[in-house]
Amino acid sequence: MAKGQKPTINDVARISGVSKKTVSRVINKSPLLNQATREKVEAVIAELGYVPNPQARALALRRNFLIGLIHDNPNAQMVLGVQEGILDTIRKTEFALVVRPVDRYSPSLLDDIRHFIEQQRLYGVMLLPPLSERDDIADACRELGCTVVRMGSAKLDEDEHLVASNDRQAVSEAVAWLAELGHSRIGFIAGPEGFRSARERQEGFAEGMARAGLTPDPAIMARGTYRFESGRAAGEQLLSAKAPPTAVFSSNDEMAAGLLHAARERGLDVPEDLSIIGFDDTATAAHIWPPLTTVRWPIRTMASTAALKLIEPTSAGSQPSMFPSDLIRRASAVEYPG
Amino acid sequence: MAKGQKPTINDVARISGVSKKTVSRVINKSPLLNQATREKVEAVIAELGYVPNPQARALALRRNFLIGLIHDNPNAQMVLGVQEGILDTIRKTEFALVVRPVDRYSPSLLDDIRHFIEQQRLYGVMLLPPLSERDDIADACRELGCTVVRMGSAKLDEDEHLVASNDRQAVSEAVAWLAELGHSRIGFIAGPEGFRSARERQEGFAEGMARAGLTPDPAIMARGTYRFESGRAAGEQLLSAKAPPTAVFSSNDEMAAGLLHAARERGLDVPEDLSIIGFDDTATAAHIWPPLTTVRWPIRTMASTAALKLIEPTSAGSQPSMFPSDLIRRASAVEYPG
DNA sequence: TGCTTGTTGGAAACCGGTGTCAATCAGAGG
DNA sequence: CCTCTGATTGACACCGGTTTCCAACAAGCA
Repeated sequence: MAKGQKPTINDVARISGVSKKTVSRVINKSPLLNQATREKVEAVIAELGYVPNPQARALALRRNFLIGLIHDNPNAQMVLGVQEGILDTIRKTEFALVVRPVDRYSPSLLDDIRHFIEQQRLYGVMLLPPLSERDDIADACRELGCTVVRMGSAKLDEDEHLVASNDRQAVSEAVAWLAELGHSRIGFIAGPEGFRSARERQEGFAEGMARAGLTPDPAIMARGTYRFESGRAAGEQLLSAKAPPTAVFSSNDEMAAGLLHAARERGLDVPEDLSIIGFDDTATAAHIWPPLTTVRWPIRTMASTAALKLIEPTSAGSQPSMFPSDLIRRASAVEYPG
Repeated sequence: MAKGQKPTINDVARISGVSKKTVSRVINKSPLLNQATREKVEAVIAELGYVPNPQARALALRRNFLIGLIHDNPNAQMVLGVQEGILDTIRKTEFALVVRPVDRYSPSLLDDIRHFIEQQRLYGVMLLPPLSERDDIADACRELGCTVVRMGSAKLDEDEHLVASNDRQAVSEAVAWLAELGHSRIGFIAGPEGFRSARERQEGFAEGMARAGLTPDPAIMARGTYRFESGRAAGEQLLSAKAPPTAVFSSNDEMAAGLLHAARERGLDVPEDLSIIGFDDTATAAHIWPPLTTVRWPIRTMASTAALKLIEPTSAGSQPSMFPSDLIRRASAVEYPG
């Protein structure tokens, strides 16, 4: 091989005195191969520092080893957690992770996604909420020959193509806990309409209230967008009700932080005057004052499992698809003093 | 072409009645091509929905179109901002972004990075702090034939291979502003030793104090790790000094949040009793109470520029390499009442 | 010993593009 | 009408792998 060039399979073959095919067999760990030959070739590979060209491999195999992560930044922590989880699985393999943030409001969203998959000839894609909730997107990916795994908060797809947290149950338990603490006027801030996670959490709230024998009061329930400002606005609405809540469950941490601001602006003390529970356990949750009691779902583990389902479809069935969440008890929710 | 198969350059050539080479010329916008032929071929391409196979292209061209983002999660917001910035630049091109979170404490870090680059045959990589501060990593990437652009907080490399924020100046101005507000006992929480950004911010602090005619007091200066807990610990130290500070500059937001907790735990009111300024303008900064005055640096723009330097080396020289930061004035820093 | 069977290794084609270089063609000039 | 020139276009090898098909060889069996 020429100087400065990377060694190719031909170099390895020539130097070790065997054919390309034999080297290829070594690389692909073909079982029908003389042990001595294998070792000889492996020695040359090590010596040369040979690494198979993935593009050539992809071309010949008519498949490649790129998996795509398509998302519309629901939350930086979550996206990064997902990336780390995927890497946990693919780090030692030949797969690589290609990311593609998109804009879910773009009119060309579907075409953008199609173009991305076709252009890179992706092997598989992982969809994050809220994109993962759209069947049209998943279908478009599949039509292009892509394996799809969706991450969500409910059973959106077959188990082989899904990892989901059980939001409904988690919220239900969180609300039940508030009831145990003695709260009976429990408010709720819902997520945006059209989000599956928002619906699940809302149903979980209803379930938890029912379980505790409480009746939800529409006057202390509001809907937000999952953003900080909407949480603050919802908070103002709830706290100005005739009979304001003594505890509020917010459908995510960011809105919970907004609610906290609204409470502060009214001179309320949290948790003394108002208990708050959030959802997601973002970094913010632990860093605001008081530290936020919140629901944590196992992002990284879920993403890691999702990646496994993508690259090893055979074992996909035996992997879990529903994951439990934990209530992280911090200082923002306390016993009702009244 | 067979059913269910993606059309190839051969299909396009056959159907439009020209040679592969001509189709290739159309794809590559070769100028020496008859207009009529071009249009004819383009029509067939559109009709077939033909998309060139990037792996085949990469093989033939002996270069590919993958750029790698190597980082050790300094902060989720920042990493995601960088990803979005890079995509701003490459979205309409044939480049793709491959991410690789790594562990900077791993003894095999350098080999892991080398292996990643070789295995994927990356065209270029972008390094994020604190990894970007290590020359050995940048050198290793370059030895592998990779273009490198580093993101940092000081001039770490040639302009063509660098995007940096001017942390020193930004901190200096923030401190000067605290002085203008009437503070004279200004504390400082430094970042971890060995981080270039930590050093720059520390020097900026010294510079700002000097500019305001103030003398830094070692009793109200501490070092943290950029993590929340370390900020809290540093805060406890500073606030228990004989003559505690009336204002503190924290080298990042996360530590500023920790400091805020420490102040709260001592019954201090922020900003009434203690003004705080942070650095980074993470989401947390705006969501804690009181909203944090902080330094914002243009992550996304910088990342977008960095990507441009990677994919268009010719224009790299004419792109800026130093970027100014802004002081975002929120409620956590107020006039000294004394 | 001769024949069958199973391993192992090689030649050549192929995956889907691009580069080189020569062939072709139209219009200009003589 | 013929040659020359520049603009187009195509034939063919090649990028670095994998696969197909087949030959060579060793072991197992009668």
